[in-house]
Amino acid sequence: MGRSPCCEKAHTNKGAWTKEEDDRLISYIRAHGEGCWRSLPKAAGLLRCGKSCRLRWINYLRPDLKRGNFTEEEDELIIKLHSLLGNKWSLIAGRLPGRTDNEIKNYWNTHIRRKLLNRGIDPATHRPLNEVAHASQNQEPGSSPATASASASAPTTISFASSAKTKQHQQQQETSTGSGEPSMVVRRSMSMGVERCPDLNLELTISPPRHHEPDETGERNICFGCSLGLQNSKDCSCGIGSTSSGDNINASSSSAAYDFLGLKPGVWDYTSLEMK
DNA sequence: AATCAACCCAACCGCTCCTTC
DNA sequence: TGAAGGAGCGGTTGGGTTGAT
Repeated sequence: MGRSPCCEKAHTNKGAWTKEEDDRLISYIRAHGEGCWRSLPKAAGLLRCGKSCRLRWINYLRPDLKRGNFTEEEDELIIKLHSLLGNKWSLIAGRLPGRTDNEIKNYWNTHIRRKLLNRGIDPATHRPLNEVAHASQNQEPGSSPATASASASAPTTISFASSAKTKQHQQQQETSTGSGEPSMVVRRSMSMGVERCPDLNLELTISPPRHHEPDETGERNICFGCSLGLQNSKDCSCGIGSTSSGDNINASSSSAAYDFLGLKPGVWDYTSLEMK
């Protein structure tokens, strides 16, 4: 089909931004807000692509950006979030105030990857390197290592839980409906996740720990799918929404997944991963 | 002092997703 | 319902900086 370019490349500057360009962009956004990035450059008197302006603002000029080195706490948080979210840098950035997705992505590639490798952990799967090597040896012919590791790791599975760009739409949906129903976006994302990787057991790594043990009141806890209102989902593991729960991962294996991630049951509630 | 390699990070590119018409 | 446009995301690149030889 092809698309028209986002800007007229012949008349746009590229490369490093000058102080003057920065000042123009800052003063324009202060006066008018972010608005439409496509029309912003012209309105602001900048010979830049709208995308370039957006990136410059988001990654460098925004006043709420935190400057300086990452702290040890931020390091660990990034590692844990990456183990849950994969390369969803914008989602990870959403949990680190003042940090941008680009910044975190760069930091991951230059520091944390090495740090994990030094610890003997595969940065892609967050599993011990020797275990990853072993798994790739045992994989079925025809399946790629990436597929093999993805089937046991969260990065692929979590993608259905909240897509980066669904944040605002999700909020819009929820505020507009005002009901406890999951947003269309969430439902769509979930179904996509299942369709893309039908062999994935999505229950393995993303279910809140409290799902598996009945509480003292005898009240049944519900699975992640049901908590999202997907009572009839085939991924239901609590038995409320589906008739068969025996095929799903049991509590011990699920808690093992948490142990592997270094997450103490109850400490991490995935509902808290909702974007701010 | 010069050269080279490694590292860092801002910016670009191509793509997907969502909204609008 | 589908095409077009806009926004945003993730991967990659290229130039500047730093450290080693």
